[in-house]
Amino acid sequence: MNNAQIAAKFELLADLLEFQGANAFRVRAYRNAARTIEGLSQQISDILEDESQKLTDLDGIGKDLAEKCQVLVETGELPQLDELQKKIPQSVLAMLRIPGLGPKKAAVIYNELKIATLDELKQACLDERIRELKGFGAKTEQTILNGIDLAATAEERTYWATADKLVQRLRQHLSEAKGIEQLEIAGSYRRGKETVGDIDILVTAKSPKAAMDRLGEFSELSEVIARGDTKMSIRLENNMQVDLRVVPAKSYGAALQYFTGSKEHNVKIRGIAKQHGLKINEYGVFRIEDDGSETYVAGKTEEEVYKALGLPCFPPELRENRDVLKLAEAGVPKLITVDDIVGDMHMHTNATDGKNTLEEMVNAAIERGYQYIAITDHSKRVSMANGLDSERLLEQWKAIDKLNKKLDGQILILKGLECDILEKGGMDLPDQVLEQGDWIIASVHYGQNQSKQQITDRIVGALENSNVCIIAHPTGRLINKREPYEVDLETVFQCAKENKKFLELNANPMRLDLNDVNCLAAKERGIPLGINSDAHNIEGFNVMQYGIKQARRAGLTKADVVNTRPWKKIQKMLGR
DNA sequence: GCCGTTTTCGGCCCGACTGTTTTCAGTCG
Repeated sequence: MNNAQIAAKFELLADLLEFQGANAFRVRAYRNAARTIEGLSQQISDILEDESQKLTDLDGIGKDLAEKCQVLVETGELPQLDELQKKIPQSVLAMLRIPGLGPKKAAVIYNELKIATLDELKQACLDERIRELKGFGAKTEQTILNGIDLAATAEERTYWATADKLVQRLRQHLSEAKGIEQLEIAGSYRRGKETVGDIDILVTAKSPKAAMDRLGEFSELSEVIARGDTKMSIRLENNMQVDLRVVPAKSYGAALQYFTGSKEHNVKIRGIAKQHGLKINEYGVFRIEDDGSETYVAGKTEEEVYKALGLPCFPPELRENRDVLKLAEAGVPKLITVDDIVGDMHMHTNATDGKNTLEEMVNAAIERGYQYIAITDHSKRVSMANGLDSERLLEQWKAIDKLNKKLDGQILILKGLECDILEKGGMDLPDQVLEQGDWIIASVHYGQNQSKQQITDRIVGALENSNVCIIAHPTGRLINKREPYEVDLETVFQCAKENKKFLELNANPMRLDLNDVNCLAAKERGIPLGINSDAHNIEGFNVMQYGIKQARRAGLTKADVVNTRPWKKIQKMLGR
């Protein structure tokens, strides 16, 4: 059992305990442990075998959880978890994903009305039966109803980052199969969508049987749904479906093109083929002869498939619902890559809710070869994160000055802050303090339920503040968890443009905010975007790749992004 | 359930908002 699987078991246990009304700190202990385990660079099973190491030395792992890890590694099961799962149908956990519905209220609904699925819950809301329950009312009922669809899609879609880790394990596993010649993952995973439904694997193989046998041996498999001569479908323990298709070499490119999609992209491609007297499907590109017969024209590679249609081979990230002819005419842009990024300008330290010290973050950034980073801890309004007041902030900035001197140009540390935009408008810390910093980020964390006008006014106010450089996660959405707040982005774009300010593409795989469509809109309006990790520990730097993926889907190039430039250039852009 | 320790148990991130109820529990960030 690998670390991701162990972490998933602990997360599930935490969910179930929470639903049962267990001690909140106990629940948190499981979640903390899950997070620790997921971030480990070493496998738990290896640590167990290594005499010189102890699991209890890990952050948040005590005697009890160390034992549970051992049981999981040895048996693949956890008796306590099995017990709980027998008592509580897993479907009720979906209720916890509805914003505004926590463990206590969900338990009341389950116990009083015997409701265990989202469908039943929806019906109960429509029948106005929820408002009858003690502690509930019409408004709560409406809140639940509004959140059900979000919770329902969350059940079906996995974060790209999570899918990516799974894909890497699958690739590793299949690389040991005999007889696989070519292998690629198609579908929304390949297009880099924010969330992925299922995994489509495409292979050419000397022996399809050997390839399928190998897939059937995957350690995370829970059942084989179907298996034929060319296609096999399995379900994994995490409920995700994986399809394996074996195609002949002369159709590999066509199949890859076809199964990568998107559906809309393929519809357009088929139309273009038709105009050329061609037909395209998953087997290849065919010319329709006068007598109605079909001649194979291309299909071995994607490049030759697109070429046969007179088109450039679009990067998968650009195959959403776009005007392909216009894109081809303008020339496919040279999309940004992770190597173009020279600095990270949004991160936290243990002064607030980060895990690592200032020095640790800086060293990790040096190791990554960044030219500069901005330390941007929370301001005091974010009390749960131990946000900084003026005094503590100025102290931190002093420490940064000192560290910069000591490092002597190895890296530049910018004095930053993620300053809250207050509910009533205005910044959380006074201008006399903010003006002493290098890089002030402004964020909305509270009052997300305000009206469109209120929220837009708050953000516009921040953009008009001369100390503010950039707005972080401008719509506040959390994928699968929370809808974006109401904000008039067009007004925000206008205001950012007029004040020469930037907007953020937050690389956290749960945020990726701005989304691809809004990133493109910002690009078209000439507003530079900062792609930042929002790291809360040194591992957090790694999420930059997800932000880049999203940027590529928006068609962004190096020139569209702030932190591909040296700090001096950025200062100039800000008019400083 | 973890952690640190006055080595046996109390604190753990805590303040504000919302919708309920009529003084507060639940939820969120």
